[in-house]
Amino acid sequence: MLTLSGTFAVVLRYTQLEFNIGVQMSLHEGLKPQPNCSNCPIQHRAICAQCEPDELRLLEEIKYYRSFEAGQTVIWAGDHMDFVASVVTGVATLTKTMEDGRTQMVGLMLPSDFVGRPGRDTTPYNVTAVTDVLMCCFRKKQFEAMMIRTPHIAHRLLAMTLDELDAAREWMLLLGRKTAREKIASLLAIIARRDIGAAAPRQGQRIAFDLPLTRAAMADYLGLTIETVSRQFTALRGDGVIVLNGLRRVVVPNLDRLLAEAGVDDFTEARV
Amino acid sequence: MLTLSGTFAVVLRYTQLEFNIGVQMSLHEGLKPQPNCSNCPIQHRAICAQCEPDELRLLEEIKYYRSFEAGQTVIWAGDHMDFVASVVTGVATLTKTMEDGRTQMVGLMLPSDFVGRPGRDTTPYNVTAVTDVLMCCFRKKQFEAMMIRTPHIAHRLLAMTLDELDAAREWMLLLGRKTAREKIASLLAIIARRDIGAAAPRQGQRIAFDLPLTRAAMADYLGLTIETVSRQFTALRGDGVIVLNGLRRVVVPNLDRLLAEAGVDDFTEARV
DNA sequence: ACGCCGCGTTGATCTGGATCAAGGTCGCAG
DNA sequence: CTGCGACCTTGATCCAGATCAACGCGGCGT
Repeated sequence: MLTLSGTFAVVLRYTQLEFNIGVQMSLHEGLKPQPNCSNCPIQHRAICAQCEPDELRLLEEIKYYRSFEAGQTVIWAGDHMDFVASVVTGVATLTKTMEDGRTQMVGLMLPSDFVGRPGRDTTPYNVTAVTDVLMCCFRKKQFEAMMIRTPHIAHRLLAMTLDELDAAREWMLLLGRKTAREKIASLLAIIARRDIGAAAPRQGQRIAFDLPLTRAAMADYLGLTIETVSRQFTALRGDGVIVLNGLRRVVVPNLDRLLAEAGVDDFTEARV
Repeated sequence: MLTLSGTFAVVLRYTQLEFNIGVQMSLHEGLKPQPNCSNCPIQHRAICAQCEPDELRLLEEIKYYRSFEAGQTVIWAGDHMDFVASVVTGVATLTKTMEDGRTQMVGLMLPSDFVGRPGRDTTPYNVTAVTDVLMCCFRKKQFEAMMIRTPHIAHRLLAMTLDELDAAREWMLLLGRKTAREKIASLLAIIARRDIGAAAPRQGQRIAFDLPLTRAAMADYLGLTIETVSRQFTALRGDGVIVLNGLRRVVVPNLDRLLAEAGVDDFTEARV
């Protein structure tokens, strides 16, 4: 089935829905098939998190799923975008590219993050699936109408946008003022923080996680070249700040050490 | 009167209001004294822009003005912030600072921009007045209550926050991937765009404006040192891209040339 | 008038990260 | 098995921008 889905975006018909979601969930989360919101993995953090049951039913009626394969472009900068969506599973990126090809990642979208902008019909950045991605989509028109009627959605979107703005500003400090080593350490701290989730970090905590990004994607995130990313990984490994199992598996023996290397004094800063 | 206001924040009493606003307005905008919203210079772009007359009356009741002198800190990162505010006149900055003193500007607040975040009681960045600044303030509690009752405010805040997020992402491309020369040219384009306002730029347009920032502030904006900023100004002047009259006055003989130097293909990108 | 201070410029030198150039490893198709 | 392509690492060299240092200018307080 996965091989059948081809290279291009596949809008799932309802008849395909349960099966496809089953596939996606087992790939990414090991969850059961579920075309309804009540057992959605992101229901408590997504745009719909604060909706009342009746609001949720309205949303459920107009939602549809789309899946994207790793590497696939969801939408190009400047293109018409007639939907908004929540990332359900997988990782997507927002990137900006200059005419000569220099590119900068400007958003890393993880499960529950919201893609798209009500009130505008073109995107100013490329949206790309980094891993296989499942998105919960709403036609923009319908979503905008919902927003006016259900203040909980507008309110939640405001809170999420403000959080993203704070994260973007933290990211600006990283891009403008941090060294390559601090950038890598900061990125690892951000990913580590996501893996810990809400759990309060303990002194000298040990953490392990898989990198969802290639070296090239990390370079685009951090405003570096892949060579520099690679060298800094080697250096951090040599200094015992991290242990690498294969290319993607990272073990952080001492979180405090990593945070010190990142030039971060407050772990809660490290939001994606 | 100005000299009487001292080094610290002055909360204007209503009796002082008319006179102080008169002073501020004449300094920055040459407008008449005006303690009411109906002839406020930012009424069409600020947080209150979409309010109905009755909503505006409610806002007017709870608003108060504060003025800050150039160089004065409005609030420090981490401090308790019990108000939100619109910049009425002047320029303020948001900056982040690392322990060792490296600092990065993360926001440039111009008239009509909104400072503060409903639903959070500490700021993650320093807010500083760059010029003399007049702010239209609301107690956070009261403002949050208003937001729930008057959807126009929440709606406007969402739109403004989304715009700021887009601007932050444009800024991230600048910080991560642009050369020093492109950074300076981009900054000039941003300021030029603000001065043009809504007017559509014409081919090869000539533009002149005053820089609201010192070399140091520009360096913090762009992730550079002051020496590099200075050298790039000299270089752009030498190449005829700009003409400098004194330190602050900039003339751009050909806007298209400047935009080309900025590595910007779409002038509308250049939002602050 | 004087000296000081904030701000900006310019020159000399250094260096972190980019660039250019090989290779290495792994998975997969033929 | 072999070859190929995607991804990563490592080395050599270069250079844009940082750093260190000196100086110019104008406003302001004494």
